[in-house]
Order: sequence, then C-alpha cells, then structure tokens
Amino acid sequence: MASIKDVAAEAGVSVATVSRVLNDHPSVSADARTRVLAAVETLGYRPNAVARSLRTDQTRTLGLVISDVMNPYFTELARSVEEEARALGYSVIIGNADERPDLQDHHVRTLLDRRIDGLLLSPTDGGSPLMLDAARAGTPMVFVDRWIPGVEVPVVRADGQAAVRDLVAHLYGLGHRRLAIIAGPAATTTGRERVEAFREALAAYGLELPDAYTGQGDFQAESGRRVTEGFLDLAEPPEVVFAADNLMALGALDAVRARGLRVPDDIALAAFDDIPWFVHTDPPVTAIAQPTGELGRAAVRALVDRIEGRPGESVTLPARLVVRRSCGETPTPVQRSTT
Amino acid sequence: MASIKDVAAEAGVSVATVSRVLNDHPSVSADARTRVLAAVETLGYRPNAVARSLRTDQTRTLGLVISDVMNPYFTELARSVEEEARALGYSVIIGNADERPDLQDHHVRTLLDRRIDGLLLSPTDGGSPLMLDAARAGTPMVFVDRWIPGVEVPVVRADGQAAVRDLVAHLYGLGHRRLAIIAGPAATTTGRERVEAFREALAAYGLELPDAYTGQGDFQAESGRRVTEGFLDLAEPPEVVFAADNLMALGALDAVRARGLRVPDDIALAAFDDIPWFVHTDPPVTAIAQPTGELGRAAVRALVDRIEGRPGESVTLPARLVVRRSCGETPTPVQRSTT
DNA sequence: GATGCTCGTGGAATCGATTACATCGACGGA
DNA sequence: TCCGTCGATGTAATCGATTCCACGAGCATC
Repeated sequence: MASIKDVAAEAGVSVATVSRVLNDHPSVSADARTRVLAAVETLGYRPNAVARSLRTDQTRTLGLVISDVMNPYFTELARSVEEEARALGYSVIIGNADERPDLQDHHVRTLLDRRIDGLLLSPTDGGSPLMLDAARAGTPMVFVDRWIPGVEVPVVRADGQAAVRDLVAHLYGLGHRRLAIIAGPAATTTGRERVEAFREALAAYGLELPDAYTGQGDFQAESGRRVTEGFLDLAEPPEVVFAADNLMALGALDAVRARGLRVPDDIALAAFDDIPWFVHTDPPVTAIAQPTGELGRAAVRALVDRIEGRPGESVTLPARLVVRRSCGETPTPVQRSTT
Repeated sequence: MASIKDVAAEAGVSVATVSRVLNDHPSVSADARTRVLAAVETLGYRPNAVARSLRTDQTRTLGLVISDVMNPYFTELARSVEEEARALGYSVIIGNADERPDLQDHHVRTLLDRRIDGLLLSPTDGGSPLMLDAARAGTPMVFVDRWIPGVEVPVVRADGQAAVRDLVAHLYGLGHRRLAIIAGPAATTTGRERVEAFREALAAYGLELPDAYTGQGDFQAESGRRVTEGFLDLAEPPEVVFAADNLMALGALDAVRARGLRVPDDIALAAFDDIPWFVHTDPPVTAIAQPTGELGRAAVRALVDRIEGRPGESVTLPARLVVRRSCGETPTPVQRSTT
C-alpha cells in the first residue's frame, strides 16, 4: 500500500508538504497542491489511520459496550449511536457483553487498548475495577440506559416512572389486582428501578407486590420463560405479568403458549421496551416505549462534548405507555399513542 | 498513560527487554521477567495497540459490513461472527450499510483506512469500484450471505433452493395456486436467487409466476407493506405472499392488518429467514430458516484462513423449511422442524 | 588456552504519519 | 539599498511499539 513517502516522491515534494495538503493547512502553493492531489489520485493513496492516530493521539473512534446485541432495543440504540457519531465525524466500535461481566470487561479492555477517544457504556453489573479505574483515569465516558451510581459520569437514560404509573392505572382499570413482575438483575439500575417504580405505582392503589410475584430474570428470553412457569405453578397465579424487557416478554409468551393458555384471557402481559414485533404478536403486546433513537443521539453528543473539552450533560427523557391488547380489552383507553 | 519506556525505566531494563517479556520471547532471564512484570503491574501498563499495529502491520481486527443491523438475521450473523473471531483472537468492527451503497462504501473505506486484517462483506449491490479494487489489491475478503459474481473471493452462504421447493410443495398441498413473491433488490444475489428458486419450484407444479405477482422490494419493512398493498389491490389478488426476508414479511403483516384482513384466511404468508418472533406472531409465520450461527462462524474461519495464508474455502449450507400456521392448517405437514 | 556456541541484553532503525523549527526568496516600507 | 515580514517548503523529531544486529559473559570442545 502506498505511503505518504511514495506520494511525496511522485509529486516531487517533501512528506511535510503532502501532509499539509491532506490536512488542508493554509500555507501551501496552488502548484504544490495540485501536484500532490494528482499523485494521490494516481497512486490511489489513502492515509494510514493507524499511523495518524499514533502521532495525533486521537482515533476519532467511540467505543460502545452494550449488554446484548440480540435485544432489539440495544440494536436500535447501537444504530442511532453510529448514525450520530458518523455525522460528527467519528466511527463506532461495538462490543457485545451478552449480559456477562467478564465479556464486558474484555471489550472495555480491548477498546481502551485501541485508544478509542471515548466510551459509551450500558453496564451489565455494578462496575468492575477496570471500568471504575478508566472513569477515574479520565477516559471520556457516558452511560446510556443503565448506569453506575457514585461514578462521575454523565448518564443518558429514559425515565419510566410515569409510564409505569400509567401502566398500573391501565391494569387496575381493567380489574386486575394480582400483578407480578419479571425483574432484571439487581446489579443493574434498570433492573432495580423498574421493580421500584412498579411497586410504588401499585402502592398508590393500595396493592402489594409480594415476593412470590417478584421473579428474578436476567433480561434474557430464557429467564422470562422460567419465571413465568414459576408464576403459573403458584396456587394463586398472578393475573398480569409485567416483563422488565422485551426478551423476557418473549420468554413469557413462550411459557404461556407451552401450557396451552391464552393471553390475556388466562394471564395478561405487559413489557418494558417497545419493538415493532409487538404490533404483530398474538395478541399485540402493551409496552412501555423508550425514545431509543433520541437516547442514542443524546449519548453521543454528550460523549463528544466530553472528548472535545465541553461539559457533557446528563439527559433524562420520558418513556411512554403504548396500550395494545395483551392486558385485556380497554373500554376507555389510557392510551397516549398507538404507534 | 504509561508507555513501554516508563515500564523499562521502572524495571531498570531496556524497552527491548520489556517488549520481549510482553511477547514472551524465549531468551529473557527469569529475573528480568519478574522485574518487568512487577513494573507492568505497578504502573497498570497496557500496550498501545495502535503503536503495535503500526509496527507489525497487523491489527488483529476484522471488518464486517452488513446490509442492515436492524434485521434480526444480520444481528444474529454479526453476533456469531464476533464470537468466533474472539475465539480466534480477533476483534470485529461492524459497519451498517442500511442497504445503501454509499454507506457501504463509506464503511469499507474507513475499515481499509484502519488497516483491518480482513473484510467480511454482505454486499448491498453489485460491487462498487472501491470494493472491487480492494479485492484485486489482495485484501483478504470473504462474502457472507450475499456475494458478487466474478470476484475471486470465497463465499459463505445458505442454499435455499431445496427449502423453497419444500415450501412450494407445502403451499400446493394446501390448495394454493396463485402464489406471489416480494423480491429483494435485483442487484443482490439473494434478491435474484430467491425469486429464481421460487419460479423454478412453481414450474415443477406447472404454475407460473406472472409479473403482477412479482413485487419489487428492498429488504426493508416499508417495501413489504407497499408491495403487499399492490397485491391486495389487484383484481385477482394472490392467495399466498412469499416475502424474501423477514422485514418485508413484517411489512406485509402490517399491510394485511391495516385492511382488516386475516392471515391465512384472506391471504397466506411465508418468509425467508426465520426469527424467534415468528413463533408468536398472529398467526405464527411459516419460514425458511438459515443456519445463521454456522454461517457466521464458517465465514470467520474462511477469512482467518486467508489472512494467515491458508486457502480459505467457500461454504454452502442448506436452509430448511419451518412450517407454522400462516399458510393455512396442515393435515399432514411437510414440516421438518418446529423450532 | 583459543575457538565457537548460546543466552541475555541493549542500541538503534523502523513503521507512517504530524508538526516545530529552520531556511530561503520575494516583497514592501523606510 | 537594506531590513523585516511573510509565505512556501524541507529537515528532522516524535508518537509507542517490534526486531535486527552487535556485544559480552559463560561454557563446552578440542
């Protein structure tokens, strides 16, 4: 592959001049410029990003470590992150942690080794020493969706509290009283928050959330299935199951179907995170939708702000309830949108 | 950030020795080794991958440019690619082309600039000059899923012909005679092949595939919706719509639902690419499943073979039909699996 | 005791860029 | 005419690693 030296030789100038042309530095003669450009053309020269990064100490690359690529929510997040980053002149390297702390650490380490300019994280757990060290060492960092309390890093997330209240109102209105939740891992903020929001919303109606109705999931489909089976085995099964993410909802659907039962007649279902397929499931699933694209874009903006020396602010956007038919037919819907 | 020089100073040896310890070169004394390791530990030193790549001319990184991350099929492919690559000691940088040739070129260019060791491509179109040049210049390359005829590059793909024949047999057996297809872009191999396989399978039953029943889609949901609406507007609409990928099937489902019609009573639906949600759609969708994980792994193995100087072979794996209920109830199923 | 290994080590070149500094010619003002 | 300034350019240092080559010590062989 042609290097800057070859271009310099071809154009009959020094490498410094070539570099100046490429980075359009002002003091270069029109003549030199055209000769260099011609040489670049004939040689098909492309600057070596590796060498450039070594010298300038910046890679114009962002690292994004997400908990699970197979989760449509995170896929969409990743997509919007890449789009916004591209618009701002950055590339993105995605690391998939698969909800495994060890994999998460692996990716953070590789990204750091590659000297990415900044890190976008949606932590799987409470934060490994590695991550904490990186934050302390001043690596530009931003948390998306999930975060780690006590770390001085901007957080970009959706607030689901109001939407969960709307959901509970909707369920109560339909006559449901025994409500259960499939929770996410307690090590994650979203895992804890969603249970808490649910519990508080129930309390407003004088309802309890007994331990038997609090299943421990891990944001993966399989756990949703397992927990739902547990619920169905109870002497008094819940009337509604609220899955804390879309994959666990899929698992719940599997479990219900495997028993030959029907949603919502035998048991109702609602989920956190809305995805296109929920419109077409049997029945369409009532869900809490996050402004995923906005979150991704805001996170990138915050991170790039940090990288380029500006403050970089936390952002919290509201989630909203999307009512469909999985909790029963609504006479007068609480519905705010049907998208 | 600590560099190799700092480690050398701390350990009281030269940088050459540090480098030897890090790359466990044989001729290093036990004493030097322990001192270096201790220094690495106290400084929290991590080798700079950028500098290393510049010197060694290898990044231990693979580029993967896929047509659309939001498509669950490609997401799964990306995931298995990353897994296998990691097992072989490589990282993966994913570029999402969103079915847009310009974006595809953008990603190929950026990846090449970063001097990735090899490129995994699922081309959106017939191949830009950039891609063709890269292939000719000897960049290790492998095509996955889709490929470009006439380019000397291994291809890893699924062969759907037999499965499409099984599908048509199934449809014919259910009494369907007017079969339509939502095709992918003619610029892609999968776009063309699936139509051809369908047409041939129909011919075996003495059926035609009229132009009116061949809708032009682009592998995105919106096009599936548009084409399906066109079909439904025909004086004699088809009895079955076969979508050439899962997103267009989603669009078709949208269109059918929007008219207040039902699958399969009013119109039957089948899709290429099976995804977990198809089990839970209303009704569950009959689909042709590719061995996605296997494809991803085989592609990585072929690419790494190329990179490391071994031949690197093309691989073709069979796809298989998964019968569900979207084409009508089956008395005696052709079904081979129900996963 | 000289010769020739092997082993451990350090010095220095190198990868391909960017950029500080030096140089040189032209030009304008005094 | 002379000097200062500015614009265009080249030389060389630098980023952080790897690796070739040289060198000295220790040891076996003859």
